[in-house]
Amino acid sequence: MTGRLTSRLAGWPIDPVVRRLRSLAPLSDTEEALVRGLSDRRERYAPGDELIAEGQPQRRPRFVLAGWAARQRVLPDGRRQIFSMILPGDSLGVAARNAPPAPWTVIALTALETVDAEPALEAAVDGHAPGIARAISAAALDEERLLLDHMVRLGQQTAYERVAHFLLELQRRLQIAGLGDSQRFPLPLTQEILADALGLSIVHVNRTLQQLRRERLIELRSGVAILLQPQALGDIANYELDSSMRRFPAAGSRQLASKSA
Amino acid sequence: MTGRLTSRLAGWPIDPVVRRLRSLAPLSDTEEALVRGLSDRRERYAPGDELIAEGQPQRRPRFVLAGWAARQRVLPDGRRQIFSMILPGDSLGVAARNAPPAPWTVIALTALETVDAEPALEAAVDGHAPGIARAISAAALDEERLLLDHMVRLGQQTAYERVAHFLLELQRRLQIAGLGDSQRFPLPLTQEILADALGLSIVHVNRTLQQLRRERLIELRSGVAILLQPQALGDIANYELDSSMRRFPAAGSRQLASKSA
DNA sequence: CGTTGTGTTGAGCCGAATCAACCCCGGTGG
DNA sequence: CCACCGGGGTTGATTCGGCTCAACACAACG
Repeated sequence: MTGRLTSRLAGWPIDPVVRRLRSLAPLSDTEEALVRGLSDRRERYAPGDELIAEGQPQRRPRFVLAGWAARQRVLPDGRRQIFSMILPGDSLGVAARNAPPAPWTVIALTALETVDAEPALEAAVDGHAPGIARAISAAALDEERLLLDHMVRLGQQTAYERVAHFLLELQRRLQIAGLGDSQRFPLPLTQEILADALGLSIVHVNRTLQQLRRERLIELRSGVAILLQPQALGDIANYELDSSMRRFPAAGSRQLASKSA
Repeated sequence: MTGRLTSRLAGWPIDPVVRRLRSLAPLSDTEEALVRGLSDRRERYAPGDELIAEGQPQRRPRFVLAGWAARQRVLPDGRRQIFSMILPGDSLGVAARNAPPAPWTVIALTALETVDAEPALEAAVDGHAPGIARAISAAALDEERLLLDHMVRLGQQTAYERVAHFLLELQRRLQIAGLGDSQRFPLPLTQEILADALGLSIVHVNRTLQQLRRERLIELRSGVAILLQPQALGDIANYELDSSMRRFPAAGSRQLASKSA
């Protein structure tokens, strides 16, 4: 129901960015046009490429148009912790205005495409685009909230809870970006990536996913995840579902359990 | 060697704040005087008091003069994760300028005293106090770094590593604030608090501390912690020691092992 | 058609949680 | 003065969630 006219040709690749910003703060038409007009310094990365290297000075701010990345740190002995997933629509290095070298690395998990965000940021700080300014600062708060959520997962939750919680978070974020719906979304992650994000071993991630599948809570096939019972997953993981999701899937959760799509 | 004249009567209680800010960015004399002049809206809290309640709108920014607090979240079933320790010299609710309700709680761990930081913040945003502005923004980055460090502890490190790493972090932060030296610092935390911060059970925290004591790496007595071998702890925990600490304690680490103070 | 990366499965082990006492100490009130 | 109490710390016994090691299946790819 939002952005009906702008959806087709206007600028498909930028769409996740617009959707994300609009979920954080209302944008005026000119602000939206400004964002849609971004196309400078487009960059492509392959899986494994480093977008921001630990200890390196930051580069200019960018928006992710497509593909997934991860913010992470690797210990001397090879262990790594993934701090957060960076999805289409997310910004990168926006706080970089001051920016000493970052104590973390950003690495592309899939093929990835970004665009320079500088023009939009500039308009925001100049006061020409207050909506964008509000969205950017809301994005920073949102990012911190996600970080704290992740910390709760790592510190307090069981493997079963962690995986459920993480999948619910990805579903919500991707739906906002316009990828996937209230149940289905792309999940281009290996179990190794999941393991390093969730602080588990690969083997245990595998077994936990299987348990969730056995119990008909999720389905995973070729890079697509389906949350068969979001309500049940939310209960398991203490995840607060959107009001929009609390109604429908909950009512039909019993029937949905068996075969689907 | 810093702030020799100002140390005694000028404003003892504010000293940790000045030291912290100066560790983040140089302050001019007038800026330092501005901070030292803060004394409005002093507030006192008892252990267990909530300074910021989850879901509540933020209050005005403050500096912690004395005492410890923790940023945390509590799950419906009672599990809690402590995200970070808030020490003398730290600021509270500075990002609150925008501020939707916080997705976390700040709770006093000890008797605590704070002061209104608004006058300093105001001067910073007005451009009258660029040093303070730099320090505040550096503080935000520092806070994020600590958060990520904590996430690595929770996701990747063993109990033994976690405790060692955490103690080293506290030592460094407290030394900056002017509390404690390169080995000794106040540690007014129960093992339950440590457990909730480190994602461990109370019993296991107890056993891990005992192991560190048995191995003559630390001493704990009546609220005071002593790092007998910072270098060895740093090696255990992959903690990057200050250059200042890498020399002395390392050279004498063998002798220091036995009796001390 | 081997090779490599990813997923799957079983066996066994281990780090950390749980359960349950018990100690010590500083109140506190009879 | 002492009995009582509660919070924090300590210890042992036991359980269990998750890890390690190892093998194998499968698909994509050069």
